[in-house]
Amino acid sequence: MDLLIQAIRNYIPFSSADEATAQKLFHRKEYKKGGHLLTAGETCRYVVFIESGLVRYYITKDGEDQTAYFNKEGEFVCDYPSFLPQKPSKVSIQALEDCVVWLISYDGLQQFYKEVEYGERFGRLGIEEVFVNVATQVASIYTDTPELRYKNFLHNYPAIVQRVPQYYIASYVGVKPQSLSRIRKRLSRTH
Amino acid sequence: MDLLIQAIRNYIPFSSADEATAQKLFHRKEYKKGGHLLTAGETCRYVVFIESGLVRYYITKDGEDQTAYFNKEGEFVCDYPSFLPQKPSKVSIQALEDCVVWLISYDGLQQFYKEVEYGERFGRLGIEEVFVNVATQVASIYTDTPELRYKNFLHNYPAIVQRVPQYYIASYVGVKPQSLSRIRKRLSRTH
DNA sequence: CGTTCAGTTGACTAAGGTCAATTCCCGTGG
DNA sequence: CCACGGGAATTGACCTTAGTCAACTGAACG
Repeated sequence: MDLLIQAIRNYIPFSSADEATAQKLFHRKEYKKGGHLLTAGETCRYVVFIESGLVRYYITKDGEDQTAYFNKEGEFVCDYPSFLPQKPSKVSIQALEDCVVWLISYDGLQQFYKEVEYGERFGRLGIEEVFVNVATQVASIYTDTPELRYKNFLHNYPAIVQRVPQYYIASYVGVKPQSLSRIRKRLSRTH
Repeated sequence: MDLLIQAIRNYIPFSSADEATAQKLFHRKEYKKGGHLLTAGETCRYVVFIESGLVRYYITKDGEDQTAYFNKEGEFVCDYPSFLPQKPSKVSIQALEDCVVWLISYDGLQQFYKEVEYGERFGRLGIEEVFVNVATQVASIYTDTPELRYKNFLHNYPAIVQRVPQYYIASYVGVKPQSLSRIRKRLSRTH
């Protein structure tokens, strides 16, 4: 739980009374590699803090996966479009490694907002940060070629590159595994 | 200002004292068609509520525009990735029609959060909503073909279709104007 | 009437998708 | 220790679709 408290303290002042509240509202859980934190069709009931491990957040369309994000230890993950209005999710979240996580339920989070002095601010700052990431993502998909997106991925997430199969990276970049393979070939030749 | 107050009341209880606070913190401004609310390179200093008119939010890359969103009367618009951390923006926001807007500055918004009872909640709910839109956008760009994106645009924003030139829609869909023209041709033939 | 600019159309190119075969890697079991 | 099996990654041949360059049409406006 230390890593979680520390993550919260990155955003707001957090007293020991607040810590007790967090102790009460967050629950520890483990997932095996390959297990699902959320399956499309379910309603996303928790915001998840990843203490250790790695997950991917993916959209299924016509029977195929599109991995939209990766999240690793020290980060929060959640399908907000399902969680916030508490309606069924269109996406899935899967553990790519064994994971230890801390869950807070929707109601628990509302309670957190009330009981923790800067709780509302935490909620706002947290979502603001996620938002900026997503907005950056949109800009990148719009304006960058797959090749550039792959190079940026290597540059921005060197830690993750080593930890996930290439076909997940391909879908993150927005191409088929075959095409990513060709892009890699082009890059290795030109440079 | 009525439309603004009404928009806020969609999110939170809003007393007449709060209305006075809003009166103090929001400033009216007008933009001519073609004018810029924000130019790439500037820091986005305001959250803008559109009382009337229509704007586009676009990214410039290699000298070309990519329109990522449209916003119309009754909606808020802002480049959060610039506004929240108060650093230079990579995007521009342009009036596509004459606009009447209400501005609130970064400091003004912090004050709003403090002085308005449910201010923090308003900030959180507001950004949550924008966030869900952007997340939907990401999913769509990842998984939908340009043709489907165009059909969805027609379906989701029938009001806007009539009000903007086709080449802005093309860039929103993610293709060149020539390609959108061909997509339209395909669609008119098949159906 | 001519200028301008959005929109369309044509010919050709480039790049990713598709289908299929092959190679590589790694772990398992004989 | 080696052979095998299975999934990941690569490669090849061909297809589809958007990009590019350029010409042309059409409507708006002075």
